[in-house]
Amino acid sequence: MADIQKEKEELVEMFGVHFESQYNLPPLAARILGTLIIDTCKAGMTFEELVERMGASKSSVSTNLSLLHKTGKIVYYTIPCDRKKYFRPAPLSDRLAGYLTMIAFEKEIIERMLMYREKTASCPAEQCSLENIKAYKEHVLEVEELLQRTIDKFKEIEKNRATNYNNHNQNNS
Amino acid sequence: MADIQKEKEELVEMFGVHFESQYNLPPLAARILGTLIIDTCKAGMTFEELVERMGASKSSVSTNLSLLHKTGKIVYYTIPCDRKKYFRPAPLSDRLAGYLTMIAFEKEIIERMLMYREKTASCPAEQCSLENIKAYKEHVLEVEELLQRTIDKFKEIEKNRATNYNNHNQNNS
DNA sequence: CGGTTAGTTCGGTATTTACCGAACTAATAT
DNA sequence: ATATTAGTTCGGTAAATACCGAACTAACCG
Repeated sequence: MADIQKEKEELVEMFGVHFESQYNLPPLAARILGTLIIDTCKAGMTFEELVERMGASKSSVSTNLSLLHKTGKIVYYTIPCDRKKYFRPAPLSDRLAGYLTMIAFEKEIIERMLMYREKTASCPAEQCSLENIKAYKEHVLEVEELLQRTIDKFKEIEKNRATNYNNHNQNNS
Repeated sequence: MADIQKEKEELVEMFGVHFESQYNLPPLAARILGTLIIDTCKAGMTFEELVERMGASKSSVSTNLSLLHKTGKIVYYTIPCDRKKYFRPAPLSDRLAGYLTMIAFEKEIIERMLMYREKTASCPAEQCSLENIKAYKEHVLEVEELLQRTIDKFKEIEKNRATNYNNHNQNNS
């Protein structure tokens, strides 16, 4: 049983490291997100629970929860006549959507790169550079497509799940 | 003509912003990499050229070049009887390889997450969590496959190019 | 040998980041 | 109205990061 506890802690830490570099999150934010993902079962953790689990100050937890919320990584809902906020990870479809923004920026760079190369097509090495850019563009477009398909798939899953047992009024304002 | 210069600077800046967050590079390293990618035509820039172009100190440029080299983002070659190092971006296949490491780590997390969920499969919400993880795993595997295909494609392109005109002894030790 | 070129290493500083505690607000409870 | 709960905001601090200049090394030149 302490075994499972240990396993959980290690998972949170792995998530932490991963999210820090993947989403550029501060350490605490990354661990909070990890914790929420693993403890999703409890149908949302409260602020106070998180303060305790993280061993961090209320202010730090508050700040990092705001950040996670602002960037679409978590949501919270409230229960009438209960002032507490219950935090959960945002639906995977939303969390993945962040990557689309990044890809859009990458596409923008590629386009401008292509324009630039066409204007400066002088030395022969530029020719193979152009070839490279075009091949890379194709790759990015494929990734985008794949990602979009996955997001749609999750949206479908999430929609079904919501209609099956819609027990909470999901307030993600 | 000053027009093209401006375009180039903007591209370097876009690359800079992108690489900073994508690869967790310090600002200067990200701009150096951007500059090398855009000016590849010159078949490699020297240390001194980079110091000038970046408007940064020799020490900073040196440190950041080492970092880029250590992380496989750039290579350099030397010409016999010329002490200078000529820096270029690493082949795209190598630069992309970094993503594979990240994906491997993500797969590791997923596996441990699955094991953990199987051990703790108690509340019904966990069931859909399991479903989610499996669907996400599939996505990651697809991304990995796509990435691997692209890397192979670039390796092919690079191999052909090398045999076509192998004018430099590419020393990337 | 001394001098020059090409780059590295080291110690220090300015900036940014990550976090904290204390004071605060806003809602409910008595 | 006062007290309590739930969380936010603000000012400050400790640590990490990004960069710098000066001193250094290593290879070659005269």
